[in-house]
Amino acid sequence: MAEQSVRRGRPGYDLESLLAIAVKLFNERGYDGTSMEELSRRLGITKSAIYHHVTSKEELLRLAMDRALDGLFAVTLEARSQEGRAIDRLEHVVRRSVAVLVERLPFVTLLLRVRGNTKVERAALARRREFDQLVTDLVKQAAADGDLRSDIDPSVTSRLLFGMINSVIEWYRPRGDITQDALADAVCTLAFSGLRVH
Amino acid sequence: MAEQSVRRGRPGYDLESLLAIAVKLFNERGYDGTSMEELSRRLGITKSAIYHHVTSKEELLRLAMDRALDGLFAVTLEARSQEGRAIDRLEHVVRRSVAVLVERLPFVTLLLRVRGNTKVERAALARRREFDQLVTDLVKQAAADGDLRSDIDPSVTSRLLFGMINSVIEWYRPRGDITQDALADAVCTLAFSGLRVH
DNA sequence: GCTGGCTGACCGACTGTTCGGTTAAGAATG
DNA sequence: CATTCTTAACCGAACAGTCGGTCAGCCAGC
Repeated sequence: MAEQSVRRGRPGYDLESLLAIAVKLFNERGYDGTSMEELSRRLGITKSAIYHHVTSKEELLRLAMDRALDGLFAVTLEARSQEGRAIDRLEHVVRRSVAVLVERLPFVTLLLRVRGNTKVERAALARRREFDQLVTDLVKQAAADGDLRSDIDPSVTSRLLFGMINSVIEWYRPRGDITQDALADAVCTLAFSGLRVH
Repeated sequence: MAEQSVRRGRPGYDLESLLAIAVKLFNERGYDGTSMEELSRRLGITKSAIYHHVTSKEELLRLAMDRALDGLFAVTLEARSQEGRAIDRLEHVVRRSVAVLVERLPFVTLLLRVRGNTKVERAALARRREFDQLVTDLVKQAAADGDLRSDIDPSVTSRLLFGMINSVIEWYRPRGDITQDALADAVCTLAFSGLRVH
């Protein structure tokens, strides 16, 4: 596991460590609300030094969102190559999505808040829509199988379902006492069985 | 119901009509991502004309968020003065919250996206937290009554529940074929009974 | 003629970005 | 060992453009 290659050159930030701090700040203040000046202060280096690692502010955003999108797309690839009932595959997608959300929390957070102001943002939104489509298809299939209630429109169901999942970024912090598995269990229980005692 | 007082002076925008367009643009581009110049272009008047109606950009934000918060707080006041089992009062809060979300969609949307960069934003976040607390208390009470499942932490439950509700702002548009009541039904069914067929 | 809405020119501060030069480390050379 | 080379990160000053906001005065309708 020791991928500890010796760092050459002057010590300091590399792209990864810089990106981590940048994304954290973007999530605190919002992407548009964060200036490069402010970021440089947080990093403890000058504004111009940032441009040694990255060609523009927007590239920071792109890099971050790609990390989130790559994780989510790995889930869809998994789901597509899977067998079994749609409802079971749906539950698997939900569990894996929660995992990606938790493991790449800052990146996904940034992704979910993008408004589509620039080309980069619109491209990210387009990839997100692809993901949503897969989930909606699964919900439709499971409803057709008779495993999911058919009294609610599948697209409404999938939107509310992923609304619940995505809301995790607003409050979940890995440091806390809730493990990733416990969170996934809570989400699945609530989503599939509801919160009322029957 | 005719509150149609006669408009005097030169015809044009008043505060309300200006605010409506401003909030719409803020939601499209994000508050920080929208410049007063851009807003003036959308309004069809000059930048300085905006300052005839409002003292600052932030006041637009404050006015909008207050409209959302006032609606949500009316729900909590209702809930506090209500009798009956906690689970029934919780369902009522959920239904009324969906109603407020739909009726004041643009204002609530703006509220839910604020990051806390300024005093105005932090004050709004504080009021939001008060609202969340009421819901969490209701969930706790309902769990203590034995009406709600006790295998999930009440604060997690309430967060996921309102994550689902709040996600409505991301996709629901009143123009569509889903009525407000149908939406509230879908939310309550999904939240309380889950999406699996039993 | 008063009220309410608007214009156009302007300000200082801040924006993201560029550029030429510098500094600190490991690696190669003698 | 000391020297030079290479790599990688950084600084300071400046750029053109945009930001939110101001002010004195103009204009349309009851």
